[in-house]
Amino acid sequence: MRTAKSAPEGPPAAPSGARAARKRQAILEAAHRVFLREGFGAGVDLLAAEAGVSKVTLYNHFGSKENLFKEVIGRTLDEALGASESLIIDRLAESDDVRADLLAACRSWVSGLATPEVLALRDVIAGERRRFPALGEIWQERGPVRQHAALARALGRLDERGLLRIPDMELAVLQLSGLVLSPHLVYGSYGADMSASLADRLVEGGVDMFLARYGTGAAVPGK
Amino acid sequence: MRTAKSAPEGPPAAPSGARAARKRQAILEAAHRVFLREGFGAGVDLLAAEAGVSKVTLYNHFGSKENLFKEVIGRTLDEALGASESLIIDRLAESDDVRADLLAACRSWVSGLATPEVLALRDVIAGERRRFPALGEIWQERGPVRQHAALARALGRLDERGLLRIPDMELAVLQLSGLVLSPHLVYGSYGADMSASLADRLVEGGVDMFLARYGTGAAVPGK
DNA sequence: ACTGAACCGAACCGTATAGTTCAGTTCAGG
DNA sequence: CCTGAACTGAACTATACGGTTCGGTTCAGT
Repeated sequence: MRTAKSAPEGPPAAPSGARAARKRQAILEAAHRVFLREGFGAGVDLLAAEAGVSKVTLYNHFGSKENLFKEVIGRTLDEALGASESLIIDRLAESDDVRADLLAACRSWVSGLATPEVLALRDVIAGERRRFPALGEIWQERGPVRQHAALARALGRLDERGLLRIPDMELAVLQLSGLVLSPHLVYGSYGADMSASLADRLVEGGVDMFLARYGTGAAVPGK
Repeated sequence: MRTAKSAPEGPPAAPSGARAARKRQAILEAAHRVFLREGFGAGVDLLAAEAGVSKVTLYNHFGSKENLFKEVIGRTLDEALGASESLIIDRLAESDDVRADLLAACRSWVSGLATPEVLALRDVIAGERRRFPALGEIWQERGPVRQHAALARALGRLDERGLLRIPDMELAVLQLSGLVLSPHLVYGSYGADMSASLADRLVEGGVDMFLARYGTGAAVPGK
């Protein structure tokens, strides 16, 4: 009898064990695919079928469709931002060739986020924000906020080292993001994707514009 | 008997007359409010109630919820973009003080689009794009595409007149948009709105960055 | 003042979906 | 190898929504 004991059963505890771990993983992978393909409107029956799992099992593990979606958001963002986050941004901070490393960081940043999958997920979340505010909060926290913090840290370090001069860091971060990334987010939301050529011109042109404004003479070694 | 005559009744013709015009207007105004507040998920019953109109009347006028929403999108964008479109952009083309007029154009542009209502509508459309692609197309066509065309025309004219030098117009338009407008669209999608101070720094900083890159000596008269 | 278009409201239809229940089956750890 | 936790599938509840139908009422143009 499971409903015994006493009252306070908050989260009824997800199943444990080897089999449960496999099922859980299968559900998460299927949900990743299905949510990206169909949006949050995808039915729970479909999610369960795609995972090769019964609906009951799905509910035993995640409790609700919303919870499952939250997990998927977190995983997707970690995957999309992991590369540029620690790898590139931290390397940028101690760079000796700011232009080259800033270009690399921005390329990685854009290629991680400006994919049809991530853009579609972003739109789904934006559209569902009114009904499920928690989704938007998770996205914001594990996405833009984290990324901007990392970028601000790296740029601040470059300022300290005299390679850049940035009087208004909040503004500078938004500007860099606006120059190299935002066009993808804003104009990729309507299905019309961007040519690779234009994407590249955005990164190069944006970085040059950024350095023309905030660079010091010391920013490029060979020049 | 209305279903008589012969076959080809495509759009069954909206009601006409004085009363019908009033009702139609009431429906559009209510739908504007409700869709902005509740998103496309708002029930037709609610829309009709808010308009002080029966559901049947609503369907007689617009045929479907989707059609009604399309009308609302068009009206909202015309209202949001009308000011900056013809008024400012055309004035910018023949400007003698590019910095001042570009600042004015951008301020008008941002203040028209970066309102909670327009941002919310944008999110709703983005989220519903999978189910109703026509909504996204209307938004894109009557919004960004039109606006970018006007901006490109004005900047092209300034190039002709020797006040700017813009080798890649497509890139330049995206950059200006990215600098002054995109941060609102991208980071306003999560409820966290932007301080007036930051919005102003974005416009001023963005225009200066833009002119530093594309301006010629002739761009500012007094200098 | 009359006539028909336009309107009302309430019931109705069909469909879709989140989440639950349950009786019976599979699996894994002790 | 055996016991109970975890899983299955299918039926079930409850709800919500888009759109239609219908009998009866209001209004506006002639």
